[in-house]
Amino acid sequence: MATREGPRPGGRSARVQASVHKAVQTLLATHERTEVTVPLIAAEAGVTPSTIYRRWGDLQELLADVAVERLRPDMVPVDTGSFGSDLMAWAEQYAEEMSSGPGREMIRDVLAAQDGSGAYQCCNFTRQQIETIAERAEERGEFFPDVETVMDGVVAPIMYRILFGGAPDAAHVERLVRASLAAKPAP
Amino acid sequence: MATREGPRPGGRSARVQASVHKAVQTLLATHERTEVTVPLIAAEAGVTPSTIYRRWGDLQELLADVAVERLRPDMVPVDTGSFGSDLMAWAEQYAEEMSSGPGREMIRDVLAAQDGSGAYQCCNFTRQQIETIAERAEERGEFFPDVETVMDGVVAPIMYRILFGGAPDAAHVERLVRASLAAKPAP
DNA sequence: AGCATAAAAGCAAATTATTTGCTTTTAGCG
DNA sequence: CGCTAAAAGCAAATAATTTGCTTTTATGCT
Repeated sequence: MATREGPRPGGRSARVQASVHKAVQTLLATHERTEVTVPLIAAEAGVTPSTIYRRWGDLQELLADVAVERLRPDMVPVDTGSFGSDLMAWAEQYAEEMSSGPGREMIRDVLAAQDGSGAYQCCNFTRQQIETIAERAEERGEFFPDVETVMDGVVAPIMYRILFGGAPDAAHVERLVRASLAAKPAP
Repeated sequence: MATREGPRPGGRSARVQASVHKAVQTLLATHERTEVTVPLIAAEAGVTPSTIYRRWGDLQELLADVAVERLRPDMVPVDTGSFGSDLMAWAEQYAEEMSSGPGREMIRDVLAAQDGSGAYQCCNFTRQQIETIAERAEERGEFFPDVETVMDGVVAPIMYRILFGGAPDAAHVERLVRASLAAKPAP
């Protein structure tokens, strides 16, 4: 009896996943959201709809899966010399990317899925970025606020406003960053 | 030519809306989420599916519409004598309600809808609750932080953690409230 | 009050999406 | 080099959604 655990890289399973993901991205870029259906994605990817339904369950799970991949950071936060300016630069870029049309749609897709693991992953992507900035600060011997303080003080307000109200402006982001820098080192 | 603007209270339109909303709530309480379909809601409400599709567009918009109604606060925040304890009591209840299974589902429904107005409304419900607490503080002659400071410092972190990670615990909420109370009166 | 009108609901056929049972392909294993 | 289990294809069956047309109904006007 041959027992396996997960799909191996390069196998058929991985190829289907790749072509479906690519098809979704292509279609999202060229069509209205409501026009992007499972049968359309299947045709674009060269697979049958039942393959998609069996692997992902429904359109929302697939969209969430694709969105998580696209939200994965592809760069290390820039090193500007200090925790404060690193965080400021990162937060400005984060706010801008997430406020954009595509950014908002990806967040929506992730949150709309039944499976909450995508949202958790995205949160961790962000946390890791901040941890990177924090580790550099530590190496420099700087004082810097706790990562969770930054999540609460900078990330959460940016995301809350993108999701529930108008996008935060640059001045607002700046204020959030400054306030979290002022947090006491050890509460 | 008879010209009208919107549906009048008590008209047929309002009755259909009421029975559909009620049907959705009944079904959400008794069925798995994926089992709640437009045809099922229509049958429960005693209307035809096409009525629902024409009025709401799709299931998600309808669920969002119902969720917004359910998220509308039905009580004024309790008056405990000071801004700090009012806010603490309110935040604890808010975190608990929103972290619950039904609370999380309602938020998800609101955010998943294409029409972003539901999220905006929910944000305003919350803002109004905090404004009520702030107005009472003003009448007492207390100092208190700006409402937007509370939105950023208390509401946003609670909501962010509910949406993206584990629900915040009571100690965390308490810390958030204390921190926002310490904010300087005029930045 | 009674008629005219526009908005909304019902109905049913057409279309589209989803599910499912069964067959075929494929990658990895001995 | 065949065996096996997982995944994909195929196609029929089911379910959801859309749509054109008819009917109902609340309201404004005379």
